[in-house]
Amino acid sequence: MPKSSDISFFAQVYQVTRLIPKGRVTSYGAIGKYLGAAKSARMVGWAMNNAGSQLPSVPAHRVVNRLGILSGKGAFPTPDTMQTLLESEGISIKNDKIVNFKKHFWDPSEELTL
DNA sequence: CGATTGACGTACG
DNA sequence: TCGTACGCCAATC
Repeated sequence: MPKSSDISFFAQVYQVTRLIPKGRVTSYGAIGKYLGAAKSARMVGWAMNNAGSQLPSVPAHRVVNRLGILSGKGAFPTPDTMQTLLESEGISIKNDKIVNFKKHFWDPSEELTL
């Protein structure tokens, strides 16, 4: 892979997040791992926190934790926004948790085929 | 300017 | 197999 040092780690997270297909979801670890920072999952979360300040808007609602739980729902205008958006894309949510998460899971390293 | 927290995940006991 | 500890980097207090 080319040198990704051209852009900040945050920007990489934003770009990958924007590449998430509709009706698909991914985890912080998957993104961090794809960027070569599997242990920096926390940073990915911070990036998502700033995602609301990024343009164009980043589909942060498609990013959940390893368990498929809507951990960042609190960062949205309303805690229901994240779930509503995911349901709008055809993803079922139960108790703030994605149903068939594995089925909707989107791995950048798999789909982007590096 | 220093310490703590934070949308997580992996390692170790 | 389950529980606890650590790492990561930046922002906030």
